Amino acid sequence: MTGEARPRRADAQRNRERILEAAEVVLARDGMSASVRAVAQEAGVGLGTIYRHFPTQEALYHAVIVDRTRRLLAEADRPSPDPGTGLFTFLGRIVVDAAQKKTAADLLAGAGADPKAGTADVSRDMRQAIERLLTAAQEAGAVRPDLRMPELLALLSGACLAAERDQWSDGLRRRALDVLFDGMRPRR
Amino acid sequence: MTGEARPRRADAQRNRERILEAAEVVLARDGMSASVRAVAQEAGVGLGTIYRHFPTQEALYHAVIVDRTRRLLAEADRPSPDPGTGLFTFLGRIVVDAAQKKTAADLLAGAGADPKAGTADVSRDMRQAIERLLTAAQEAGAVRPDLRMPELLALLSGACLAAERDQWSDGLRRRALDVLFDGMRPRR
DNA sequence: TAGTATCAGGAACACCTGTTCCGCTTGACC
DNA sequence: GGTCAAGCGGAACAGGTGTTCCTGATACTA
Repeated sequence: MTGEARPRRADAQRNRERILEAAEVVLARDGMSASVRAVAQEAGVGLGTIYRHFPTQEALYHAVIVDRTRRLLAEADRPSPDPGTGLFTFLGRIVVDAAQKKTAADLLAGAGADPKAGTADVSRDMRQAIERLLTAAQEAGAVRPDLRMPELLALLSGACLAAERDQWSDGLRRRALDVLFDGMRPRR
Repeated sequence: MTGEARPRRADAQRNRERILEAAEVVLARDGMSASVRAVAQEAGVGLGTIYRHFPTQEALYHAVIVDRTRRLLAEADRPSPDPGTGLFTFLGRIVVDAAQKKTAADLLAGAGADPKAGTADVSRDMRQAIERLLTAAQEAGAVRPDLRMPELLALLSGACLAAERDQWSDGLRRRALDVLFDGMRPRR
């Protein structure tokens, strides 16, 4: 849509990055209800500075989420021994991310993305990546063929929400996902 | 702890019930972030009236949750064809409740209850009811023997949170829980 | 019916939030 | 070094929240 923005002053560019880093820290601590003031303090910056770089709180937080999601999406294409573990490894990785930073769950919300959200693009990319892995795993016979995206996303975002809220330990996550993924495998 | 309170004036008792009913409606609509003012308006009552009956917002909402949970717990003892469906029917009932009213998920939070919460009692009762059904189902061979309470509660509260946030349809809930419960069954 | 403790209503208070605005500072260019 | 748009900080604003408090109404009792 918009081409490359005009070059910014050096200090402005530096501040923009500091704000994004601070927002990531604060979001991981306080979740999506984190306040703009908390971000400003963490970044050591005034409120006006934040609003110079991001028109609104939502825009700032969306920018952070988009950043994180792009990093996560890069892992979807990593080679794996077989399509089954490819899918389950990636799903597990998403839940880990949700527990650490408290932003992942919102990407999977609902059947379709809300049109107004600034995360629609990465949200779609994320769903497409999952769908690709799901199809491959099903074709390999590693996942039951009647499992569709809606229920997969529903269960996945549930796991993300719970892991985020209750801060699942590594062991708990392993045991819970073991059960969940087992339900996704074909009946024998 | 406290014995029966002294008798209240008739209008006061009536108002207390109206407030509880209104709070249940508002909580189902707005979730745990509902405002006291919204409850007052729904009940057709002043703010002071609410604070006369409940010392704090948290106390009021806890009272509502305790009410709902007691009703839910009554269903745990309903007879069922076999221990397996007994467990799964009750778990499904909890998720339905979470989607309708937006309060159920908090009951299952964390491994143990927070000591300060006013819902500690029903929260414990709920966990005990689930544990009883789980043990019975495992003894009947309907549920894998290595499934423990922490991961069951973790997965259940995840389903509640997602059903609550994304308003799962009946069909989606059926398909999602079908997968989840299948993972809880013994490997064949 | 009169008296009184109980109760209701809602303005007021204190605090938090996102956002705007404006005087001051500073980096970039000639 | 001088100029000035770009950028910065934070007070101020508007709106929301939970809670308190005080005036006036009301249900019970004698």
